[in-house]
Order: sequence, then structure tokens, then C-alpha cells
Amino acid sequence: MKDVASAAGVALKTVSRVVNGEPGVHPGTAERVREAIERLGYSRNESARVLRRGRTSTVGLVIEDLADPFYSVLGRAVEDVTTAHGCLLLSGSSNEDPVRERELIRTFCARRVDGLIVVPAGEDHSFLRPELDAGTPAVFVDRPPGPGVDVDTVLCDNAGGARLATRHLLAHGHRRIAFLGDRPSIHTAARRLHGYRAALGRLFDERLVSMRAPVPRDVRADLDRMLALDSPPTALFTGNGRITMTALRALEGRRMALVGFDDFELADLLRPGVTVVAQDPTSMGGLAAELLFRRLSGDTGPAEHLRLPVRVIRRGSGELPP
Amino acid sequence: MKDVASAAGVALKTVSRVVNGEPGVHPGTAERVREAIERLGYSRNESARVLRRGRTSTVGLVIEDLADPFYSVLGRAVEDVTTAHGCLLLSGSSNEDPVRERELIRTFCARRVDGLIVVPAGEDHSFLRPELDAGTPAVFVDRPPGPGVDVDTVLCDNAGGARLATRHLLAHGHRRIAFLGDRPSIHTAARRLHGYRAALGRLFDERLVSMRAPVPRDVRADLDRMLALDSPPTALFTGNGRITMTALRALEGRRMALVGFDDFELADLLRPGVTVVAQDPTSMGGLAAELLFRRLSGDTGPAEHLRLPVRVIRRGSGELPP
DNA sequence: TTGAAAGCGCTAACAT
DNA sequence: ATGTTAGCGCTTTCAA
Repeated sequence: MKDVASAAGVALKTVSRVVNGEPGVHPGTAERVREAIERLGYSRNESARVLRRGRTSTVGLVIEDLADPFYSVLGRAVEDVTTAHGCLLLSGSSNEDPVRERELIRTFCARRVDGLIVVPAGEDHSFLRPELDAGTPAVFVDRPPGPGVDVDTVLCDNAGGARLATRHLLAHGHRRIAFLGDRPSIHTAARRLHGYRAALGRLFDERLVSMRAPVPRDVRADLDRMLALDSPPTALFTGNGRITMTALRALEGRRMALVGFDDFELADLLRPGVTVVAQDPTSMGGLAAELLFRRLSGDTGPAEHLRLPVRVIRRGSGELPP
Repeated sequence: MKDVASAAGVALKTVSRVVNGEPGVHPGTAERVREAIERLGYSRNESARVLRRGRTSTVGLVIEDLADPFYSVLGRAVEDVTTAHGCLLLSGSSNEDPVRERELIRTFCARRVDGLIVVPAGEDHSFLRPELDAGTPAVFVDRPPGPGVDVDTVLCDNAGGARLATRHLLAHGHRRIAFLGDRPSIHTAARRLHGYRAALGRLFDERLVSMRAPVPRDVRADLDRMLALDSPPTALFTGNGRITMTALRALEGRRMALVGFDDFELADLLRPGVTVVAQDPTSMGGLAAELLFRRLSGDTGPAEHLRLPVRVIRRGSGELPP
């Protein structure tokens, strides 16, 4: 900037004014400055600007896996809102690992992101206290933070969705409905189990429940065990997209009623089409980001807790008879 | 840092030494400093550090769409390598828009990323010259840069893959093979057309070629037009994952031979399974990032051009008879 | 082993 | 309309 200033024969500050589009610069002078900028290939050093202004115009996003279809769509929605607000997005995958999650958040905070959007992996987020108190807002998406951390959240109606799915299968005559879900420590999995159980009432049978990490071999083993029972399940409720994939592969050939939580590409092209309870990851990400920017522009009201609706999409697999 | 220093009763520089793990600090002193850091909840301001040191420990990634399954997997691979090298990833979606691409790269450069990984959208990248000359390395993935920009590239064997796909269909008795590809301005699409054409030789018929943005309605219209020909195609070669999806939907019901470029989730569960020419986005992203870090650690050799192999995965749709 | 001082490139506050 | 000065929080250099 100094070089530009001397090249244009003006003071440093004038260059700064031009670069930032501040008023009060003679058009002729501005033109000379711009020309010098062009000639020298100058581009403002954002680090210095950040250091001086205290605002980085960046947002940090922590999700489970950038490559997961659900989360990458959510991330994309966050990106769009972030860009629209003139900010840059830093993102990282936690791999469902609380240690990595914390590390990522620490890294983001050291880089002084203006705000955080988090799909939490851990169950304790008290380590966020200092940052929150220091005025860095955070919004949690998909899952709430651990106890004692009161921030904005954007969740979906997990229990309600699970109830819908289960009732749907009940309505089609099923009485033995299995639930294949993720680890119970994951909030969404726990809530979905809850809704499933509530809908089943006294039909609930814990032998028809499997909750574990979505590793194909393990899920398949549990499913086989259930199918070998005296009164095996006639229908499946799968607790997330990845588990639905695994179950579909394990079921290969066998015609069995199935409703999955989370919609996915090609669900309509399988035969039968896969009936799902769909959330809207684009809305979730977008709303979370909007909430964050509302905080960044000074809103200090009490924490908001958005709960998005889900809907059943019938495609055939959920309407199969027992 | 100043506060920590006075809290610990030492000089600023000593705190700096402790924070950076520099040698030559008395263990007792270091302990006192660490304790003060803990107590005050101090965390180093990365912007200031960057300003002083000149290196940001960040890498910028420009891809077409963070939410696209192919690119999100590629991006995830880049993230993993970046993290392993202690760096943070900035990423952005270009939406296949050259203007947005350039804007993103400018933003990244203003933030002084140490290096760039780009899946280019535009055809002219001369605007990168100043950055490259200034020592910011760039690696292009999936598609090469425009003319005159000589940087490392990681591409796949597009023409070879298209030849494989076309020959596969020829070997199964097809003579009328249609090609549905992306806009010819996109390098991969052009190369795939080239391979397809080369494999067909005199069987090539331009009425069986459609190249346009993967908008379902348009692709479907072109397909319908071909099917209405006197001698309609008996097989389809689709030029990328999104077009494959569209074609599968358009074909619904109709049994027609199909080979798609790019593998995708559930290709094996459709009936018939979808035969594809598969690339490996994880390797592409990973190798590109490794290449970048090799440059960052001082390698100034001539630009490298990696070409990754592709392979046919037979699943049924490509083996259907005419 | 520890510290003092200079300065990275910019913007905010205050002249002129 | 333009310029001067101080200082953001850190690392580098040099000195003690």
C-alpha cells in the first residue's frame, strides 16, 4: 500500500480510502490510485486488515463429514448465506470425534472467526464458554449442545418423524417393526428411538432394536439376528441415510417393508421406491447461517430454538404389506 | 499476550516462546506462563501471527459445488491432507461460473492462502499469473487451466475412459450408441466426446450426441428426440454422474443399455445395476493436495501432470443386448 | 535464560 | 480533499 501511495504520489491513507471505497476522494486522485494498484498488481493484505479491525469476516463450520451427502448439502447452504453476507467459510470435518471437534473449534477461534456453526459430535461443550462470553456467537445444527451451553439451535423434529415413520408402518399392517439406528449417544438417534418407541407402545420389543455405528458388517449382523427370531420383523425403520443404504444392501432380494429417516438421491429409482421421512438439510443450514448473521448484526435476544418439520414421502417400500 | 506476560511476571517474548514451544525457557517459568494462559483463557491471535510471519497455513480450494457427491468427496480428501500438514482449508463453490471462480480465487489470495487447489470453471486463468509469480503455488484438478498457465495438474484419463465405455457397448453388440454429455466448453466433456467418437469410428452419428448443462428437462428432451429417430440408439453413454441420474429417470421403465462416466452410491442396487467408468475422487484430491504441499516445501521442479486411470465396473446395465 | 525494541500492513482518530 | 500518527498482537533481531 505504501508502494502504491508513492507510485500514485499520494499518502497511504488516500490509497486506503480508495481501496475501501470510502468517500471524500477526488475522482481524479482515485483514478490515479487505481491505476497504480493495477500496475503494481497490488491486493490488500487481509490479515493486516483483520488485525486492525478486529473482525475477520469469516465463519467456521464444523460438520461430521464434508463428504456425507446430508452434511455436504447443509454445508453448501451455509456457504451460500455466508457468501451473500460477504464472508468466507472455514469448514472442517469432525468425523464424529469429540476431540477432533474441539480441536477444530479451537483452530477456528484462534483464527478469530466471527461466528461458529456446529453440528456437534461431543456431549460436552463447556469449553465454548470463554468464546461465547467473549462475544463469538455459535449456532448448533442438527443436534443440540451439551448441558449448560445456551445457544441458538436448528434441529428437526426427530421424535415426531420417527413416530410418523413407525405409525406409517403400523397403518400398513405391521406389528413387528425393527429399528436400526446410530449410537444412542448421538442425540438424533436417541430422539428417533424415543419416537419409535412411543409410537409402538406395548408392541415395543427391544430385541428388534439395534443401535450402533453405521458399519455395514455390524448392521448386517444385527439384522440377520433379528430375522432369525421366532417372530422376525416384517418391517424396518432405519435411523439415518447411511444405515438405510446398508440395510438396503443387506436386504438385497428380500422384499421387506422399509421406511428410512433422511431422503437420498435415487430413492425414487429403486424398486420398490424407498419411503422416507425427509428433512431439509438446505433449510437447516440456511436458517442456521441466517440466525448466526442476525447475532453478528447485534441481536442479543434469548437463544432461539428452531425445530423444522419433517414429512413422509411414500415411494412403495413403506407401503408393502407384512 | 501482554496480559499473560504481566500476569506471569515475565516479558512478552517469554510468553511467545512458551506458546510456540521455542527452546531456552526455564521449565519453571514455562509452567508459570502456561498457568497464566489457562487462567486468562488466552489463545494466540492467528491474524497477528500471520501478519508478522507472512505464512497463513491455509490452503484455498475452489470446486464446482461443495454439495456435489463427486466434488465433496474430492474436497474431503483435500481436507484430510491439509489437516495432516497442520493447515486449514478455505473452500468455495464456483457454480461453474468463471466470474465467481475468479472472485473466489481473489478472495483467497487476499487472505494470503499459502496455496490453491482449483477445479477450474473458466477457460482463461491468466489472472493467476501475478499470484503464481509471487510464489503462491496452484494445483489444478479434474480439468487443466487455460492456455499459458503452466501449473501442476491432476486429471483422469477422460478420453481413455470414454473409449473403454464405448467399446464395452460395442462389444455387447450395440451399433447405435448415444452420448449425453455436459457442455463442450468443459474440458472433461470435450475429452469424453473425443474418446467416444474415436471408439465409434465410422459408426459415429452426430444426431446421437447431446452436449448441454445437466438440466433434467433438456437432457430428457434430447433423449426423446433421439429415441424418435428412424434408427434410434440401443445404448447410452452418459458423460457424468448427474447426467447419468437424469438419463436413468428419463429412461424409467425402458430397458436400455447404459454405461455412465463416474461411479455413484447405489449404482449397484438399481436393477439392472449401472455399469460405470469409475474415477477415484479421493485419490485425485489427495494427490493434488500432496503435490501442493511438495511445492510449499520448496520443490521448484517443472510442472507435474498426473493422469489417473479409470476402470469399468460391470453391473448389468452395460451388458444388456441391443 | 530472558528481555527490549522494531515492524509486519493496515485502519481509526485526528489533523490540516 | 488529503495527510499524519498511533497501534492492532504478534515474531524477529539483537542485546543483556
